[in-house]
Amino acid sequence: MTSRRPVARPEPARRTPQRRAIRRAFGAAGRPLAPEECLALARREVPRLGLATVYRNIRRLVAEGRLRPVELPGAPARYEIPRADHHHHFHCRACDGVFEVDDCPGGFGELAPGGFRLERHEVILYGLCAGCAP
Amino acid sequence: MTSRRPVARPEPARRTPQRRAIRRAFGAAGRPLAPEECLALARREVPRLGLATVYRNIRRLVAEGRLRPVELPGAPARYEIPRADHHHHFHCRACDGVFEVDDCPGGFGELAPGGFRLERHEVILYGLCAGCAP
DNA sequence: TTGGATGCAAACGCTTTGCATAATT
DNA sequence: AATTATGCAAAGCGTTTGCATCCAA
Repeated sequence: MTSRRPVARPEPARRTPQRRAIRRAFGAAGRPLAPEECLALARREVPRLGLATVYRNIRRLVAEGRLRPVELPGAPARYEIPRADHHHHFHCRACDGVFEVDDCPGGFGELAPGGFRLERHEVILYGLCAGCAP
Repeated sequence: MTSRRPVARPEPARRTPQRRAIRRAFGAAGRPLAPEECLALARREVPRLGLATVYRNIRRLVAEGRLRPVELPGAPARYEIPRADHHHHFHCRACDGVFEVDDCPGGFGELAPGGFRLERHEVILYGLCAGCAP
């Protein structure tokens, strides 16, 4: 049996200008955004927007499945609009930007030690993005 | 030309009981430790040990190449004694423990988008460790 | 003796929370 | 009108730093 969407739908969210601006920011960026980045973008629509509101809305959007956390080792989490396909990320050490990487080498199943139950994996590539590479 | 060790050797470190206890903690654990975990272990030898001292020594040990940071997405960094071989980590979502994974699937070279310079990669497996799996 | 190392507490950056006010339904 | 959402400020958490004291060399 295939359930439609395993996504939790907490409660009908109210429609506020700040929520709209926050969602738009992620849509317009087209790449994972840190909360502060989102705040800067969304403030172009709602100048009085507060950081706490951004965090609250991000949390809710994640719970609703409308946003996905991109957690990076040693760096604050970013968030992106979920894509259908399985993919990973590239973290540029120069500009600190995060970019999507389309493929996945796979073959993680045999890596986990015996008795371990592997549920998911994360791959992060590091180096210089096209804009920062010499 | 193969340099002996690209590891920076800042300055000769003083020999203090706290430094000794901290290093011993990592040696005894045999797995990546969070600073707080290290503090708890090392306090068995040096009860008055302070957390700031643990952080300072970890930083120095990392700079000396005697300790390696294991940075995990969304979780505070752990530290481990460096191993010769390339390996990755498994993060148990139940006990929050971090375990070493011997192999690496490789094949990350072709993943990076065109123009990107790939320097290194990180793989983190998630699930349940042998002790927590049912 | 003396400069580096320690312990404590205060400061910091990122995230969450408390609370009075504002806005949506 | 009833609540939920917001903004601001304060609190939390992990980490770093300032500073007086202590200790290894």
